[in-house]
Amino acid sequence: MSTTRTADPLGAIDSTEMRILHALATTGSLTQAAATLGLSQPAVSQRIKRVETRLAVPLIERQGRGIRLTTAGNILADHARTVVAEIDAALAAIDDLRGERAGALRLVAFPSASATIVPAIMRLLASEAPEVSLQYREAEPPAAIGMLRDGEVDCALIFDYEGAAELPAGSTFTPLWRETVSLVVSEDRAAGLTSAQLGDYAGEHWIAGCEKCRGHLMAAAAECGFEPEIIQETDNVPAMLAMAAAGGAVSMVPGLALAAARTLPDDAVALPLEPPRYRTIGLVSMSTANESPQVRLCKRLLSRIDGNRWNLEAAA
Amino acid sequence: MSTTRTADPLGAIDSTEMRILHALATTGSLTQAAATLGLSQPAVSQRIKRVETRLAVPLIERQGRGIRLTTAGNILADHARTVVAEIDAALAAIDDLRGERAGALRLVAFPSASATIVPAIMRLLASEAPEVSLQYREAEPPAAIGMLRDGEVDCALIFDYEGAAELPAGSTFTPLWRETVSLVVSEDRAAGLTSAQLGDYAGEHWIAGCEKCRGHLMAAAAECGFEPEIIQETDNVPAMLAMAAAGGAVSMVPGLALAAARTLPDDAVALPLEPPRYRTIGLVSMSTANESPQVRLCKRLLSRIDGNRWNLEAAA
DNA sequence: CGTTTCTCATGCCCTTGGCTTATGCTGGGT
DNA sequence: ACCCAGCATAAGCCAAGGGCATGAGAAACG
Repeated sequence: MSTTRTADPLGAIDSTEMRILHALATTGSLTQAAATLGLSQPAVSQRIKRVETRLAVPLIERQGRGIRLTTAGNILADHARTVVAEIDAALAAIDDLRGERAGALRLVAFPSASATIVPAIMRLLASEAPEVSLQYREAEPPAAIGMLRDGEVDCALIFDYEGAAELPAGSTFTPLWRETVSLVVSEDRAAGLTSAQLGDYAGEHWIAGCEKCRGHLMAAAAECGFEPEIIQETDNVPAMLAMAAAGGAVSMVPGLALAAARTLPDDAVALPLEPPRYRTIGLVSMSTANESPQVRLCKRLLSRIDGNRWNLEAAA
Repeated sequence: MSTTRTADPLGAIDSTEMRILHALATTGSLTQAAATLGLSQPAVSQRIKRVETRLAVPLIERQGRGIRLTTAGNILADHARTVVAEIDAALAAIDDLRGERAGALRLVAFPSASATIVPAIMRLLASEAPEVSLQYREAEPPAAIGMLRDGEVDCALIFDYEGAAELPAGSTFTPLWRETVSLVVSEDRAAGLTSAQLGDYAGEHWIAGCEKCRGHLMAAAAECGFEPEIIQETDNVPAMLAMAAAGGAVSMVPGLALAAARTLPDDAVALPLEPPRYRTIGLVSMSTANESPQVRLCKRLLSRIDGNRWNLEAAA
């Protein structure tokens, strides 16, 4: 003996109506409930009436010059307490997120940032938004962008040589700093020079870094009319530097990687290129109408980092 | 450092939007969510967009040709699960109430109904709506109406002599049966008669029942031009009957009260009045636009009770 | 590598829900 | 018997919100 099921749960009852029921149960009066909710008394009156016809059940009865809830009204009001509380909890959670009082900043960055920029972010995060946790992962730019695309991180700190980065649709690149690339050679090869022209080392053996860096090296060499003989590929900057110091090969190393290594081996020298070559460091994030709190926070933190200590100059 | 608090929780987020969030988390697609909710895809799209601007937080991001929820979106979706469940539970509870599969029928009736009509209601309730419990209280009509007015019961079964019942505003009286009033006298006083005229007993001592019945007796006697000498007032029908049987006094007793007593004492006789006097039995309930499930149920049960066994005739 | 297909975004129009103000009505309090 | 508090009703207005048609981007397919 099933009664006519309420057709569409969507329109059956509304959170506003739940709030009204709750207010009615609390105040016991249409007028006061209306005042509580910032509505006019007729608004509440009509609203309840409509719910009553929708549910085909009376919710309030007049009692004296006031009203009281019927059994059905009390049932709804009971549930309304939970509903209202849950919605408010949700709003509070969102508010906390937006106010950077909760949540996690999921960040991916490239290796040489791990020892420089990322620790700086951590420090700032601890003071600026101590209740936001940092979930950090390290990856080279292409993989980092993939993680961003797949929603595994909120933003990706990448580097890029000549605007060659392939960004996924719907993402935004925010340039942060520009750094110069140096040539690291053994002391004797430097011969007291304070800068280097790439072509001078055309005949040397080369050590290449990650894939992007290798690509940059190849492109740079091609511009100078030679094809470098790459004898080693490694992400390991200290190893690269040690090899260069040993004189077995030369390497093209961005400033940040040098900074990450803290000190050069005694017998190695970093020579700025002449003409200089630049690497851009920036943040990639998904572009949404309202910037997500995490991205906003990340950008704010980054904007407060002074890149000078790693010889980074602010980007345009 | 509190961010701009969301102004009005009322308009901040809506149960429909919670449903949408939930559907999005479940299906992972605007199109499927829309289908689930019986909406068009643009409707869902726009709605989410509006919530995003209201909360100033992105909730979804495009991923490939689909979408995914952001952190904020997931937070809301989590809470949405609870909200949706609670609202559906509320609707189900209302539906059960309306479908008479839950709740309680709070009834008050007058004493002589307690042994007659009310047990019949109980039996019918057990077969018709076994999941509805009966909360029964006994009270004379005036008190019963007070309880109804105060919302302590859903409906009140009362009797009434001459439409003299004072109903509270907003209540409805539904007449059910009409019964005759008899004079109970000792066998020797009856002298073999099969009916009685009130005036014949003007000089007797009288026993009056409850206040309403006493009022009726006074009114009836006044019509016959005498004022009865009332020596006893009691609600206790067997006692009244026993006293009448003993010959100490006569009593005016409605049929239902006689039926409630099951049998008359051997030496007492019940004489129908000539001309007959009637008492009406009916149900009082609060009048609401949609009749409450409890009242509806009660009326349905009462309509299925055959009053003949207590010499009740159906009311107009 | 183009083409198809799936999915989401946008613009337009229309409906109606829902709020406000003004006013009537009823029950209590004095 | 009066007045006041509280709810109901009426009229009117605005915009939220939905559908349809269409555009645009990304994946899948040949």
